[in-house]
Amino acid sequence: MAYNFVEELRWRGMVHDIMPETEEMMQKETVTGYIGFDPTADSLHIGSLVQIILLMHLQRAGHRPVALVGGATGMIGDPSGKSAERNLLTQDILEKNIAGVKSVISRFIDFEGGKKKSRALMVNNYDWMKDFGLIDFARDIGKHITVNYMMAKESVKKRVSGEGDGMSFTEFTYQLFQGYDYLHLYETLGCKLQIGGSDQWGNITTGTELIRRKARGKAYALTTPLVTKADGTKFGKTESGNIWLDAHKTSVYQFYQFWVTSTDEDAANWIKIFTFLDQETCQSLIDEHQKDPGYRVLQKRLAEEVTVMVHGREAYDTAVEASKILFSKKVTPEQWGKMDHATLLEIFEGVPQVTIDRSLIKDGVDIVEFCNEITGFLNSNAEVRRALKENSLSINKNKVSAGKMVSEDDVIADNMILLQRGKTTYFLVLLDE
RNA sequence: GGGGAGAUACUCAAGCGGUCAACGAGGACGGACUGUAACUCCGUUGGGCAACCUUCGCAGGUUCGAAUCCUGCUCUCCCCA
Repeated sequence: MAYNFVEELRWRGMVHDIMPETEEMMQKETVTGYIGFDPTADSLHIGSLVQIILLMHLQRAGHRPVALVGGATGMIGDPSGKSAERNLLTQDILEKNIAGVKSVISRFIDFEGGKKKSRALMVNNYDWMKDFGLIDFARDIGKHITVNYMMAKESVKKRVSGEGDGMSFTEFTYQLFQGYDYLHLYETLGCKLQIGGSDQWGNITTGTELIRRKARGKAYALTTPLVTKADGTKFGKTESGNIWLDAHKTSVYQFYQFWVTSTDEDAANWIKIFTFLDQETCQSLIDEHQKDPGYRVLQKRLAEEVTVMVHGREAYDTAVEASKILFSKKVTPEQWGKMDHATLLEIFEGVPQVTIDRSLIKDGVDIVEFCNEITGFLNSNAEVRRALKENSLSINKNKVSAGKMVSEDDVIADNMILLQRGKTTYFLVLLDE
């Protein structure tokens, strides 16, 4: 083995629950392990990045990773961690989502080349579920698991006993479907390990139980803790929504910003989870950061590692460049004019922006109208006035006050006006002839 | 099937005929502080410059005047069978 997979995850704080003997088994042999991805959206967000990284670790440790896309299970809806019945996705949406999820995963894991033994596989459980009839399923699978066993699962117990709307038969059955996936992969690929988030433990153990009873085999399980934030809020969400792994949904600039603005505490945890830096490197970064927290080595390195991994070095450089221009006190907007205009545009690609007609500001226009009606930067006149009262509005990094008229004088670098609310909310206005 | 309770802004939650755009808390945003942190402190949080307009489950009604009273509807919860 290239390295001890379990040990590696352990120091990174990525092991929540693990079945006995898993580590020993993985030290002895090349293991095929799988992780399931729910096609609940047409792309994956950084929550799923943890699972992708696990597959990468698996491969690096010399094992064989299998990425399972839940084409079939996605039609049912996993009740784990949900307090209410889920809505079913339509066939078209599901298909679109599956394609999206697949393409994201394949950006990170090489399914083609690689050494034979650890070559990754991508499967879709719809392929083996679609022709599985109800009668056969009931006889071959249902017979091996008791309802009592299924009822004991946390995800079921919560919904059956407590308040809420109860649970449909459909969702109740979910664990059997996922359990069967595991059995199927065990039988066809010799898959002996399933990894997932901590909320998946129940579903995974239904699988190992099924394998034990039906195939008289032994299969293993490992779950990772939920990635948390120090302030207790949900990881991966910002005011503007999820952070996606797709540049069309979350620009590289915003992606980079997400990581670079993480708190000290979060960054120290996340650098272990989201990068492949070794233990000494992580520790020395943490130490270095503590010596001079103001420099934020930790956040910068974390943002670099993750952004480069997800979007590539070039896109990362651009995002850093944009951040430098926007946040560095050394670079004033007046200097932008000296920069190459096309480069400037490229740098600001990920910054929220709008293009307006140049004639609109020819005669000068009140700041209130400019920020609301003309550019849509803020949502109402009242909000602009509020911002003015709070002294939080800036044009080209200079605070403005009520009564300000926006005109040609405010244009920098030929056709740009940089609006700003507070310290971190930027908005770029481009003028069109 | 019978009986009871309730639906208020992003969330929780007051209000029960005028002084209510609606107490309070959380969140969010902003300011000071800083490191594009954390903590703390302060401010803002329907729209309109304003008169004023829209908002308290939905639709009507009573009243000079309703989130507050009446009628119907929809939905939710609890108890008994």
